[in-house]
Order: sequence, then C-alpha cells, then structure tokens
Amino acid sequence: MIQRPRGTRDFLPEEMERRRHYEQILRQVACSHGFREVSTPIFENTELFTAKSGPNIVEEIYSFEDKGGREIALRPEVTASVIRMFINEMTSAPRPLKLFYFGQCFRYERPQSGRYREFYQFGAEIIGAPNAETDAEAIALAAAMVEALGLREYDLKVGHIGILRGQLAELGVPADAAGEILQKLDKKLYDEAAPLLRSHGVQEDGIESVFATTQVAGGKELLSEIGGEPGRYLNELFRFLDAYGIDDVAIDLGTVRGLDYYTGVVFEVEAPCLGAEKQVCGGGSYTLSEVFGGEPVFSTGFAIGFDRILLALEREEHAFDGKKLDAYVLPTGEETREESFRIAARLRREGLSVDVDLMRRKMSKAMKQAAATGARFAVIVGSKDLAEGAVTIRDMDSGEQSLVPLEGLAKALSA
RNA sequence: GCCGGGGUAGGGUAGCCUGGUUAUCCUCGGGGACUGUGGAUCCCCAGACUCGGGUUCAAAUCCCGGUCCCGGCCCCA
Repeated sequence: MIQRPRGTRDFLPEEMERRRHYEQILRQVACSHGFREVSTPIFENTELFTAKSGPNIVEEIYSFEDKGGREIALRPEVTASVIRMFINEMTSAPRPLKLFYFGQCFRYERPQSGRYREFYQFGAEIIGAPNAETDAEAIALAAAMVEALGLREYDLKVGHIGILRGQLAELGVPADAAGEILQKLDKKLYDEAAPLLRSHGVQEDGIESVFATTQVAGGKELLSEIGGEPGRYLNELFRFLDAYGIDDVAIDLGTVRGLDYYTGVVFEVEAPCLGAEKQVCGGGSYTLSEVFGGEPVFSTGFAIGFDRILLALEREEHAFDGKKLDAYVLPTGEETREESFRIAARLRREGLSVDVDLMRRKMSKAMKQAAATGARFAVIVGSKDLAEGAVTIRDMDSGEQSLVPLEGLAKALSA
C-alpha cells in the first residue's frame, strides 16, 4: 500500500463538504468588504521567497530544481506571490487594490496538532493606501471573518512594530541586526536578547526601556501612553476600528511576528482552545514591493490558517449538516429500471440533486440505500403507477407516501 | 532536528505485561431470508497483526531499526 506523504491529508466527502461550507463563508465576507479573489501559482521561483525572508527560511521550503534547471519552490505563503503579481501586471490598477486568495501552502516542518506540511491559507491584501484606514479595513475584515465563521472564543491583538524598530534604531542598533533581536523579544526571551543588545553598545537603561515596551499589553486605555508617530497612528487606527464596531481589541506592543518585512501595524488572532498552535490569523503592514523590484508601495495584509481555525471550530463543537440529496430514484423491478433513469435524468436537468440505484438491488435493499444516502424523498418507479403516468414518492422522514404524476414530480420533490 | 506515547479488517476494539489451536467483539461493506417499500431481526460472505531485521522449536506478543500518527520542544513567513 502506498502511503500519503507525511504531513498531508485526504479529505473525505463529509469533511470536504464542511471545508467548502466554511470556505464559502470566508469568500462571501471578503466580497462583502469589496475584496476580489485572485489565484497565483502554487509553485514559484525559489528566489521570490528567499529575497526578503532570509536563508533560515529556506530550510523549511519545499524547493527543487526542475527539468530545465530552474530553482522552483512550492509556495510557503501567498503574500509574496500577490505582491509579485501586483508588480508584474497590476501596477496601474486603480488603488487601493483589495485582493483575497484561498489555497494551499507548503512548509517542510514537523507536523503536529493544527500543523501540516500541506495546509490551507485564506488571506487578503490591501495594496496602495498608506494610512490607518487601510490597517483598520484589514483588521475589520479579519474580525468579520472570524465572527462569520462563528468562533466563540478568540483574542485579537494589535501592535506596532515601528515602535520597537524605532527604539532600537535610536539606541544605535543597525537595521539588519534588529530582526534577530525582535525575534527574541517576540518570545520574551530577555536573557537572550540582552547580550545581543549589549553587543551593539546599548546601555542597561536602554535595554530596560526596550523590554518595557514589549510588556505594554492591555486594553485601549494604553493608547494614551504610547507616544510618537506610532502612538498617533495607533490612536487613529483604534478610532476607525471603533467606528467599524470592533471594540474587543487588545493592545500588545510585544507582538512582533516572525517575518521581518513587517514595518508598521501588526495583528494576530488567537484561539486559546488550540494550545501550542493557537494562532489562527496573523498579519500587518509592510512594504514588500520594492524588494521584488517594484516601487515602494504600502500594503497591509493577513492570512488565516484555515485548517487551524476549522480545528478551533471543531473544538467548540459547532454543528455542521451537509447538504442532502433531494431524491433517490429506485425501480421496483428490472422492467422499470430504464424508466427510473429517465426520471432521474429529468429531475437532474430540472436542478434537483438526485441519485439512482446502480447496483441492481432488490427494492427493499434499494430503499435501505436511499435511507443511507439521506435523501429527502424516495421516488418509487413501478409499472402499475407508470401505467397512470405517475410514480410514488415517499417522504423518508415521515414515511408518508403519495402518488404524483410525472409532470408535477420536480415540484412535489422541491416542496 | 530533539523528547515522549502510539500503530491489530474501512472505522472502533480484545489479545501483548506472562510467546504456543482457526486472532476477539462491535460497526461498516456485499448477498440472502423478503417476487412493490428503508433505518428491526436472523443467516452467509468479504476484510487486519505498520514495514524490515533479530531472538526463539515457535513472535501480534520480546529486542533493534525504519515509517506514519498523536502530544510537546525548536521553528512557525
């Protein structure tokens, strides 16, 4: 037997119905916010992902040389592709561009709960508007999506990476050294961050003030305490969020995020029920386009970990009922088999979901099968009824039966 | 990459510690009892010891390694 590769999954019909259901909710919410769907290649030139993210990222990318000697990588995320697409063919599109995508990504990592090597991300990007309105819109969409999915327990945290970046720059830490320090700070590894800061000549009081910043976390009352340009920006952002009706937002200046292309506002959504892998959504603002050779364009985006958020919904035990068949058509015997196909075909053309016996089953077994498919009605095709131009339909829940002329069958079944 | 726990028909399990008949039970699937009526019952059929090596007269059972799954660490764009 051939096994599935590690970290991948097969989705059976029941689960696929559930996934499509939630996927549609996300699409609908994105569209309702004026975003339009795009799709980019699942593989790209490896360079696209290494340009800004750095070499340690490469180890977790599925990359290979194709038959033409090109360095190709399965996408580990979609933001880079969307920005590439923007630079390649959308630079003169009216701004802001509001785009969303849904698709799988690949990372060579150790699989664990809520973490796979092939996983699905739903994300959105707003390109071209350098202001707090844009960040507010992105956060509003993320919040609306989580709400629409019905997740009950989640935390939305907003921070501003410009504050720590600015502080480090003021203390004389070179920009290219900031990334490593920020990573340590994100995880609150102060013991590891301190020596790095000292090595760049930062004094103890400077270190203290940086650490203090990472611990600024709480409610909106903190807004007044955050100074400088980022402080004004955050105040503006929160006013817009308030106007959007999003008030349950925490402030956490220690939120750094792993990628160093983020420059301004950063935000995350966590589902506490997920334990170690609880982050279900992450994003922020960045200026990625010039890294790929375009003009500097301000963008804000986020990605939802689709598998993870579905796992969270599962933990919260959200009920989901798949769609049922409208009817199951079964012949009473061999002599009406062909007629039952004619009837099924006709009902299908009329837009109903219809299944029909393919197993040459005896009627009682076929009825059992009809029950197993969950069809609302069984359409019993017998020669006696047919002689009157009719069939018997049976409501599978109540067991009630009635003789229905073929002409009115579709109507009777959709009632 | 590291640490720990696992893997017995499609799904769920007993057996494993203490090696020894045809590997347990439930469910699902196929057929029949039931020649025009389902989710009940009964009967029949089909279906498994994760893979490789070792120990042994004998391995599902003990030992080693691989693999996959689960939990955690590292990482997490």
